[in-house]
Amino acid sequence: MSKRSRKATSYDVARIAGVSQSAVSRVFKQGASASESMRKRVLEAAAEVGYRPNAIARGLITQRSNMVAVLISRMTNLNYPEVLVQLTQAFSERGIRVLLFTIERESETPSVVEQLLQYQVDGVVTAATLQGPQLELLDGAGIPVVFYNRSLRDGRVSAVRCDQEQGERWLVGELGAAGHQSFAIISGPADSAVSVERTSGALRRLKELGITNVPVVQGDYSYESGRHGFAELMKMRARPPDAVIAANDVMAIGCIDEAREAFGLAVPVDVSVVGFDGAGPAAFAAYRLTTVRQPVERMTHATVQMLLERIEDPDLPPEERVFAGTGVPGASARLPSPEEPRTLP
Amino acid sequence: MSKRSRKATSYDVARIAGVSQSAVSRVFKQGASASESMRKRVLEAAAEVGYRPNAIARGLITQRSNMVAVLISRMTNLNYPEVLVQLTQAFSERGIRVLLFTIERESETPSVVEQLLQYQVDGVVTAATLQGPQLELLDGAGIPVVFYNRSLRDGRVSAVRCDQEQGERWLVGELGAAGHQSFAIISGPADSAVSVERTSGALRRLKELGITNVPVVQGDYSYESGRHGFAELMKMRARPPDAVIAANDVMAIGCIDEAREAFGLAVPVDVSVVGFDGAGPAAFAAYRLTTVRQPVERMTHATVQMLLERIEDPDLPPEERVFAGTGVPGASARLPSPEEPRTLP
DNA sequence: TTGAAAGCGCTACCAT
DNA sequence: ATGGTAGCGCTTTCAA
Repeated sequence: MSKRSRKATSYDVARIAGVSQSAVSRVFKQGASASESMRKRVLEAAAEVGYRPNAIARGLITQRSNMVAVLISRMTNLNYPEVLVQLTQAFSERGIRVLLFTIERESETPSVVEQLLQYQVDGVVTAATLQGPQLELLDGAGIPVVFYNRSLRDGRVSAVRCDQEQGERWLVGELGAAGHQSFAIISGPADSAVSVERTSGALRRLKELGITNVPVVQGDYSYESGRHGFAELMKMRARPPDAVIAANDVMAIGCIDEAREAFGLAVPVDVSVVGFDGAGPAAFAAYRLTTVRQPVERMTHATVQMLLERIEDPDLPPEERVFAGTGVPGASARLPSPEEPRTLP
Repeated sequence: MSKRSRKATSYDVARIAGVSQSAVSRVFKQGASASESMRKRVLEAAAEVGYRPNAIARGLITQRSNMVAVLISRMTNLNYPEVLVQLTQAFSERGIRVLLFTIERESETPSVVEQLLQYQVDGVVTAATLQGPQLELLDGAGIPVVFYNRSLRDGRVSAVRCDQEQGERWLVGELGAAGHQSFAIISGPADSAVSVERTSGALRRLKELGITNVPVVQGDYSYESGRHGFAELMKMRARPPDAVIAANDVMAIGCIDEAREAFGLAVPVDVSVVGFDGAGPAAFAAYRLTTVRQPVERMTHATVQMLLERIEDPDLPPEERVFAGTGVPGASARLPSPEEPRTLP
């Protein structure tokens, strides 16, 4: 008894229930008009043949796929599955499915956008960089886009992000107040918007404190690049810097390991190290990172809400929601006031 | 000049190019017959109006959505980003899109399956547990399923997995050879297939070595549960066990931290700790876990290939591909022979 | 409340 | 090689 038979359609159900096909459609729609008796017969017939509405066909006629695209790039300092899982769940609760796209090389972007356009997604969340032409394509198609943790200079597109600059300002401020004099930075990839903001935020605050001439070595968000970065810094100077500012937690951890293992330095006694993100490994006892935690849950919820609003009403103007991070004193840096984690002002 | 106008269809293109609609369709199909001159005119017209084939409509007629569902549960000890990103990329290279579903509570499973059925996915990869009824639903719909790192006892469904038992056998074997006498286990969640295999694999090997009466405390794959697990173990015995076997790396790390911080024990001098997974944090210098690395890349590629084969030919019998892990000696356990990582026999 | 009929945008088959 | 035509499975008027 092969079940390989074609899937049951609304016509099959209609025939069995002895009603019209449109009646079946109505029964499976939210607030449609259908008598109790008919609804019952239809549902029975449907159960009998294992009928289930075809979302693809529905999308064709309603012009709504109920799918959104989520774009991530590996270089995205995706602070973990967290973001992806939470986005997916939040969308799922609102009856929206997530189509996942990864962008490995910048050159793939156009084809990815092409793909999601072909799949008629209702909206896009991107944690990867999108260039002008691609944005215009989406805009032209009337597909709302929300940037996650990145924003366009001209604010012409909606975005949800953590205030990277503010976070770095807090870190640098605390380090400065604790008397650190010489600083160094391990940045993320040059094409990472997040890294650029963090790095420049730190540099700006340092400048305000009268500290310039801060060496910056580039990493790629990986543990190894954190280790390598610190080694590089040690080649540049006779003595280690008082403080190293890493563009994310994983590199901060690599940096600490290199300082300890390769150079026999104690953290934070000989050198302070700070990171950014505040998830997972930051709390490992061997590191207890001084860092800034992103409010991931609030951010993902805002993202979903913002996108859904714009799917409902495409004329809503772009909006940018910036979330403050939480300063985590940790124990990888000498700070003036060891306190509880606190929301940044 | 509002671009909010409806999207261009193949009819629009046909009109402009002065050809039939079916001609347009053919031009956008792989190996279809079309003269150079026509192809050129059509492509020009298409570019002019920004035409792009509607994948949804195509799916409706071809009965192929070119989408597969990927199911993950948060409790899945997925070496997450890795697996998900690699799966997505591998599918993407084959022209397949990934629809992502998360299963948080077991009770959500039926509705998730219902969803992916409605979306007419061509196949399913699941890293979450699927119960019998759901499997039958998928089977009845002719949708192939590949399990990732879990398998059904009766082998009636395709699966790709790492040989958890073999990995644990290696770990236990090495620990035994190095003279460890008393053991303890920190398992994962009871409903995690991976944890069950790892735990029972370790226990079996221990039994072979004549070691029974091994305390098992349950964790949830998290760092905190690793710490808590070790504390629990210390409550049960006067002395720490010679070796603790954690069901994953993150718990092993928590375990090490607790041993060091709360009990002043040295690892691996006072207590050996081993994990499983071999990704990311396992290599942090503060831990250098003795663990087993899963060949994630080979596994994800096998998964994609196996699923695609079954989408092409639904009559292919279920197949199970089991990959050997790589033993990573690390430095969190006293081993008889400190060597390079090596593929397990 | 219910049914008939007209598409949504595409592919596939059949003639030409 | 090209065009006409018939659907894929559904929602949505519009009458009855």
